[in-house]
Amino acid sequence: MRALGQKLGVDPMAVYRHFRDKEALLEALVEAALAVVRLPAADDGSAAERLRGLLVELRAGLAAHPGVASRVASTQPNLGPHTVALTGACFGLIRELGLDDSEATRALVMVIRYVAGVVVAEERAQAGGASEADWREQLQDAYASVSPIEFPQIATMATQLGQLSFDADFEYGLDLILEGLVRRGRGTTDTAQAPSRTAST
Amino acid sequence: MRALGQKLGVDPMAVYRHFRDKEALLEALVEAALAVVRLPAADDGSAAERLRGLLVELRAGLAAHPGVASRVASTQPNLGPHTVALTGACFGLIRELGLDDSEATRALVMVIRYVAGVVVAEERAQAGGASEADWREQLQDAYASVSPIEFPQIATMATQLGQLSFDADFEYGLDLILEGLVRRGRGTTDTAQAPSRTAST
DNA sequence: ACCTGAACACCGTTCAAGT
DNA sequence: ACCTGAACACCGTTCAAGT
Repeated sequence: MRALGQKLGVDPMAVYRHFRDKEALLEALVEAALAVVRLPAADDGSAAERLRGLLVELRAGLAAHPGVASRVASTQPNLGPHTVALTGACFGLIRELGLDDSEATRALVMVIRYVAGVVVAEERAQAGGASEADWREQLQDAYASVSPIEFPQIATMATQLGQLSFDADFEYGLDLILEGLVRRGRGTTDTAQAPSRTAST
Repeated sequence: MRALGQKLGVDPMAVYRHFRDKEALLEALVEAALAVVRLPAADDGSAAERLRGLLVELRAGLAAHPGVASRVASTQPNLGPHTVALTGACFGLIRELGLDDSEATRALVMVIRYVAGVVVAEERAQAGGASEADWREQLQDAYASVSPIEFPQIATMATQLGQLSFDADFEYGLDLILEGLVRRGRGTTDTAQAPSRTAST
């Protein structure tokens, strides 16, 4: 608040004339972050490709505004116009994959949580002004110093951590999830699913 | 700190005799959270089943200690014994699915981020002492009040939000991811993959 | 040498005093 | 009526003063 006031060159209390709370301010920031996400046009490829593009942009938008990602992850009940437009578009694309209303809703929540969760993790890794390279180096050193006799898996991982990158890691998981959604959508296109009641042990 | 001191009935500053920082204290809390996660025995079913059980327990452990999840999500370079044991076991199980060292490392990061990210989202949804039911009700009201003519997808979702639950949502995503990992593991068992160099547009 | 608690530098927010 | 800034209740942390 004080920092924001100084940055704007105004009295810190002037902020309270526009926002009731710090909470209200951050809710508005969510809208600002989502505003930059470009919704895909109908001719941007298959539904899966359009969904992928949307989520890649969502991650970039969230990363640009620290603190916003965790709010989006919990699907806060503050539905500004951009939130509504993005959520609707995302749901529509998942429906296009062939999932019914019920599963598409669950899939949407999952996908948003994954994207936002990754951004939260990336932000935490860079806490205190550390760069992505700093974080990876620290992690690699820590893994390399674990006893390879006691924990051979850790030693193996230490040799592989160099390949990690925020971008590649995110896209690996994103593609895994999208493949799963596509596969689930295929069999069930306009077919009413009988509720399979599996006995829980 | 002050609250912790009062809870323990000691001077708040006494904490600094055991931990250098609040940061150091929370790092120790990570270990405490992971300590309760039971590592699966070899006869607990298939590798996929054991991995699933481990991750279900991981979520429960993280949820029991608010604030710990985001640290685990970013795979902090503070490798206490429980962190090492759990990471090693998890990596071993993913390797058992048939993924090579390189992909298993990426898959491990992804899976941890998903589980921890979900917990972060759940914590945020319950911010300010709200229950899961409170959060869902708020969300449902917000969705139901959006114009169904302008945004039909939102209206459809509003009718489906009642089925959401932290547990079911988590397990839906978890199973989707595990299925993807199993499928990727099958084809590549002890087969060296040629690096497919796809031209980026 | 060890422990205590006053004190410091922050933070979000309130509210009375200025114009 | 509007805006300013002093003041309040917090927070993590330091550090000098006690034993």
